[in-house]
Amino acid sequence: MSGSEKEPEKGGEVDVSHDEIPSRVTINDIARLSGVSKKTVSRIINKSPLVSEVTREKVEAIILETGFRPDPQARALAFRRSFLVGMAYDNPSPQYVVNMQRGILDELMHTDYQLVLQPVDRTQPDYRESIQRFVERHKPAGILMPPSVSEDDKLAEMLRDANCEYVRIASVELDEPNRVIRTQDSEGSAQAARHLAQLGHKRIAHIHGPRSFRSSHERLFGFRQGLAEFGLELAEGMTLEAGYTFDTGVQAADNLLSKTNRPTAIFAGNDEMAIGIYTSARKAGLSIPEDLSIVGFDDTPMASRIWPQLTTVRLPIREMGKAAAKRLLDQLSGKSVKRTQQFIPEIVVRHSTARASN
Amino acid sequence: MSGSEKEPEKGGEVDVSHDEIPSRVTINDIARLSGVSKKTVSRIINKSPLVSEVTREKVEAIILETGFRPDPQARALAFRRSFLVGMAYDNPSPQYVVNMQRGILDELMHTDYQLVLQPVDRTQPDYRESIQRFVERHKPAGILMPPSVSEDDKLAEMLRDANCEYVRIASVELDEPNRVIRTQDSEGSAQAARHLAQLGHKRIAHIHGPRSFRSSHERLFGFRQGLAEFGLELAEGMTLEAGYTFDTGVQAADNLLSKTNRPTAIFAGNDEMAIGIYTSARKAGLSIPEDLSIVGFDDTPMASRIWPQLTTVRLPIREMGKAAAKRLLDQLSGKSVKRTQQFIPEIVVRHSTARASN
DNA sequence: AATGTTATGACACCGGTTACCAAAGTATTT
DNA sequence: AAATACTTTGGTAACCGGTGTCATAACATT
Repeated sequence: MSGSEKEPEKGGEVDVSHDEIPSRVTINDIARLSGVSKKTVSRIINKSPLVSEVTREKVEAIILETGFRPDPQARALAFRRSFLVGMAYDNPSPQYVVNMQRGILDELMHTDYQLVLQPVDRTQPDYRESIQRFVERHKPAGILMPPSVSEDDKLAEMLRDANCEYVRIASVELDEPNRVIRTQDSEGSAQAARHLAQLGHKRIAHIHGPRSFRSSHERLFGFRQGLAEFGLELAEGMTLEAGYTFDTGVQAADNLLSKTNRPTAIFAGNDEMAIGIYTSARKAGLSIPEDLSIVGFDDTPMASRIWPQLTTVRLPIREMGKAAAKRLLDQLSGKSVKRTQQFIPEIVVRHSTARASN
Repeated sequence: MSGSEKEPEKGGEVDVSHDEIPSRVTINDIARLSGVSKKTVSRIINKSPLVSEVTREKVEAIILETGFRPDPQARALAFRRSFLVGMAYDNPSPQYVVNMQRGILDELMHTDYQLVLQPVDRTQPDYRESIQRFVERHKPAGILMPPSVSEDDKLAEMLRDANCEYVRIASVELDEPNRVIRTQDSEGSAQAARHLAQLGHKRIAHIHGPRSFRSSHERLFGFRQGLAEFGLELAEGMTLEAGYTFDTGVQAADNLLSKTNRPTAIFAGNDEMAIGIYTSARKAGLSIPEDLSIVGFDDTPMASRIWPQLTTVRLPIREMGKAAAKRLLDQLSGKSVKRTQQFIPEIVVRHSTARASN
């Protein structure tokens, strides 16, 4: 098959070398073995249409045979863009972080991209610089940002300026819908509200996260809306801010439960704080769910391990990570998707909620 | 200050170009600006001793001034070795994974190395291939392996063959002490045993992890040793295997607690299973710690959030991650450390253990 | 003067890509 | 039919930003 194409001197070389597949195959080997220039091989690797069908098939056969895979480092150098995907995160929940990583890796697994971790500390004023350095030095293919990093518009702007692709995973509306994967946290919170309302609760409280997290507002907003559907509202003093942590959850609950007209149900902005309410209730001698109903948000593993099992709102974190990575890959390959992809949370009813006793 | 060093023709160039620092500085710019060859700059970057003091200082000043940082991709290509550090893991605990990542990043943060994630599934027979592919294609500077991946001797051998540096984090003894960061799980378990013995418990049980995990044996062994110091032992039927998970922990505990001569204290091989015992005890109407003392292993966040707070054995996971990364960096820079670095776990006494009632 | 040691540079190379050009095939014009 | 223009295909050289090898210059030592 290749005999007819041989040239006087080159032909000999091709034949001789056909059997010697080097241990580490390079584009030059492929070019030599298939009798074309490395540029042509390059075109085939990059799916350029400027190659004839015949040539393509011949070369692809040899690539398959030798198991050739282009060197990512060399491509990165020539492309001025690496095959790294950065994940910039500051979420303190290991559960969230790991699931997000898993989702992203589900998608990246069978590509040439590698996931590299870029944890940041948003409390530090110059935290964006660490990401900027990473972008400048490593020229990643893109950056994935879960909350609350995703809520930083300035960071997004910086990445745009640096000409770096990115996808934001957020629970709030952001501009650039094409670069956003979103959860409808307000809808999840509304479900929590409806659940409690249907159980007959009237004195309902909410412990939300820090005001600096936009998700805090979103969840509060949705909860209020859900209550409103039943003609209920959060009374004066029934809305407290805490820090999305166990300890601050305990404190806030202590506060609520010591009131003369204490709530019969509390919705916490996340599971960590909800678990904190358990501890506070125990101290106050209240039993769950008889005296106090509790609803969390996140559905962490702890929710189903604690007793009584926590009613909470589940976020499909892993799926979101996968979707975000997919979106990034689509953007990189030019497929532009216009709309924000939405994920709807769902309430998981367990045993921390019951009919209001009074 | 640089005027005296100018050369007839070159001087002009140097001066003209001294003010125009390109946005992206390369080794060529540094060479041009400082009037030496790029090779000399390269020597300085790589801390070669073959450079005169004068030249070094002159060039280093310019590097500082321009903020030059060599391109990792280009170096990787020339070195035939990238600046990626892989973490190959299969540990199901998010807590463990995230803390290990944090520790590793603590050390890597201020270097040029990036952490890339390589989750594997050890239940798949060809799981080593995914790591092999990664090593072949990306030529990482090294691989970090927490348990249980670290316990795979064949994988270590494969990496040695591939000439890839690595560090194993393990709870058991391994050959190649210089490539191992170790925890003395047996000592932690012994502490758990002593604690229970000192509280007067006699009928003590142990739920250990899967036999395929070497840590399971190590913890069982240490626990037995600790008991032996007090003339105690694990009676027939008081040692059960479970899967290191919550559900299997519940099952094993159900089994133990339904015995006519049920134990008054149980030591679980990890916190997950220990929390499972809580659920089982609740079902059996036993209160903790009055009727049943429980000790866990790992000190996950859940341990201090559950009620009553779990007495458990703490592993300095983050520190170990940091130490492992440091060890890897040392190896890469030729500093060879001979001995295995040991971390001693420590019991954290909380409220799930009390004096034996009978 | 011969020799050894230290400092430096020239040049090829790592494994790909882009820019540019050449040749061949095909269509269109004169 | 010849000339011109355009499209398809493939090659060459330069380049991405560093490193290795080897030669050579400068200096110190015998």
